[in-house]
Amino acid sequence: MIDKEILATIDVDEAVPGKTRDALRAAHLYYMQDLTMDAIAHELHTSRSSVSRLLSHARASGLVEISIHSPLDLPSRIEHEILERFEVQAHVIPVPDHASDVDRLDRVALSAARILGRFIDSNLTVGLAWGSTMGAMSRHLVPKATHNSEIVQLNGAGNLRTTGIVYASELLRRFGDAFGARVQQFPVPAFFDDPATKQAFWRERSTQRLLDLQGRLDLALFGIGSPFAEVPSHVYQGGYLERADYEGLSRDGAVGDVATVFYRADGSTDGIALNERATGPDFATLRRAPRRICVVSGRAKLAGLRGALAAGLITDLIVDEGTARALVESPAD
Amino acid sequence: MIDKEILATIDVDEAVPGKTRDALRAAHLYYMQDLTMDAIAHELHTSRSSVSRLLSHARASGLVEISIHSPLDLPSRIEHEILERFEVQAHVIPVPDHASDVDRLDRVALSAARILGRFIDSNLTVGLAWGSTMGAMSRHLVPKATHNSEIVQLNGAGNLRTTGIVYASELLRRFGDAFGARVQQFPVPAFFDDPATKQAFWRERSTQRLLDLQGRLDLALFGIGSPFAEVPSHVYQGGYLERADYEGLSRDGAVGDVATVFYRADGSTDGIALNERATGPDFATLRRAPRRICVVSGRAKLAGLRGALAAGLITDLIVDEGTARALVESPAD
DNA sequence: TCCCACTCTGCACATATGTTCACGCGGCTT
DNA sequence: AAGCCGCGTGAACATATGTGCAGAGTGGGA
Repeated sequence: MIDKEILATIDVDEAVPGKTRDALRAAHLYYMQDLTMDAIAHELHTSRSSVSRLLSHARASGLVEISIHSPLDLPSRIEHEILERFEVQAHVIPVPDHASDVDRLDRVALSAARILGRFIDSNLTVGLAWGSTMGAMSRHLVPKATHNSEIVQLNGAGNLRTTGIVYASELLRRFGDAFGARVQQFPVPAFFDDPATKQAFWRERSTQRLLDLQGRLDLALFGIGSPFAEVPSHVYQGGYLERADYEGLSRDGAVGDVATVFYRADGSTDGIALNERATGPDFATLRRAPRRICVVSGRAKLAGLRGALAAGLITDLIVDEGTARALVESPAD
Repeated sequence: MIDKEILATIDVDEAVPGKTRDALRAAHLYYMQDLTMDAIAHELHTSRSSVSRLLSHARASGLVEISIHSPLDLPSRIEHEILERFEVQAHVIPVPDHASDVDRLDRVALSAARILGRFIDSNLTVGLAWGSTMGAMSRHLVPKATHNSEIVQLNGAGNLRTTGIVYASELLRRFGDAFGARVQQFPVPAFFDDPATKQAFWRERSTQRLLDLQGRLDLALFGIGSPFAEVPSHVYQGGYLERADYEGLSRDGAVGDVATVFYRADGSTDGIALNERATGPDFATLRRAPRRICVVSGRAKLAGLRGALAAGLITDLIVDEGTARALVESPAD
């Protein structure tokens, strides 16, 4: 029995490289030598269909990397302006203005997932927020082999699974798989009902360990929550917050949240009652991460984005074109 | 009249970015967001055909870069073995064994041209040999913007233009255009008839200037000449060498040449008479370049390649699979 | 040992992409 | 002003690529 299992394991370990080798060779022939798939099929003694599939595999598994370089003398005006005004490196994703919010999110997430590979590397501790944006990204990650990296969940989440929102554990797993990283779950709700419970929980040693990791991030990755957006298709729908909570947020002047921590337009968080029950790291902690990537899509999140910029939470911004334009067209900082 | 010319120039300079911007956007949409060309055409308010052309342009002009990464745990056995035995970083190009020599050369040259971008950078002085291999490469270069680089011709060449061999000046120009580099021609024949003429020429100040540059290369790029190969479709066909020259080479034990300088199987060059009349740099000079890339295709060049390796001329080798295999299968160093 | 579940293959079809061609629009010359 | 390039366009066609499907092979479990 044990032998069988070992054999099976070996079998897989041997079989995969075989496929990978073929995929690699097919990729060379296709992308470097411009052969047609038909010709490659002939060289590999297989069918054209299989070559098509091999190439898909090669792309999906990161064997083939496609990158786009703007000529340095033509660096998108918008990205440049964002850098000037906010000291943030922007990646603007072209999306037509008439696209629906869902399309927009998907397209930004797809591009973001592909850009992400540039930031992830070995020996990194990566903090990951939980939300619809991260969920969408998780579906499109391009694998990249790293060693000794770790993905740390930044904020809690329930187990609901509404449209487009993925279990936190599933989300973590996808990121972990894609980068060969260990995964640190944070099994708490998004918001505690009672601040005292949170306090108590925070004193647990297992929680301490996680908080400690959160304090030593190399990279943080998060979206922006906008509680008052027209289409609040996120955490706020899941029944996490009640009418009274919204009213409280409104009264406190909150314009958005990062990993369940809310802030005002000027980036301040003090005195926002709900934060006492939130599970994400406070901003001082978050800002310790040297690189902090924010993915935003949709004008509805503009106010939230402005606040996060004011709070100095962001070092790299991935954003759709319309929102970027709106950001830059505002009167002043 | 002058005004018109200036206007025309400005016109071009303005027009090209417009196209480049579109190409860039199309590339984003296609390669990052996986839109179909049809959809892109719609977003760009143009026809699908034009999008197809824009994307071709984006690829050909280096806006889009496609690279292939072997998983680090699976680095082609052959490349690894070459690194072990010859201390040379190899790039093995897969080519089926039954391919004709012409195919093989083309495919190696195509791949080599695409790999070359990784080596070329700003502020480099690049030495370039002249021959059929370099000619084939010159047809497939992917542009890359650099500043303050310089391409220096390593060896002279006549003006003939046999099949597949390009004027030296044309070849230089293509490399120069592709990388935005200045070009230093070396207007001499491949071989002088009389060593004394060479000596005299070498004392000219203009020649001195060029030799000086050759002594300070950052990068050298060359193929291998094999005078006794079955298909000597190179310099040797152009009437540069006479029967007596071949006999002399044979007597002296030459197995190949790099930039018109001949060497024996052990890499030595001393006492090979023809070298007195050759125009390329001696090997001590060539070896001063910290990086020396050699492009080889075809088993016929195997002996020549071995000699060049023995002479320590090569730091990076781009070679077709069959030849690489033959190289490694030899009994010992 | 047999059978099920799984994966992989190649065929045939549906799409997507590349290329040819005829046309129309400036810009330049005469 | 007329006429002649040279370039860029989109329609139509020719190829190349992606995918659903049914069958073959394989390993694991009863």
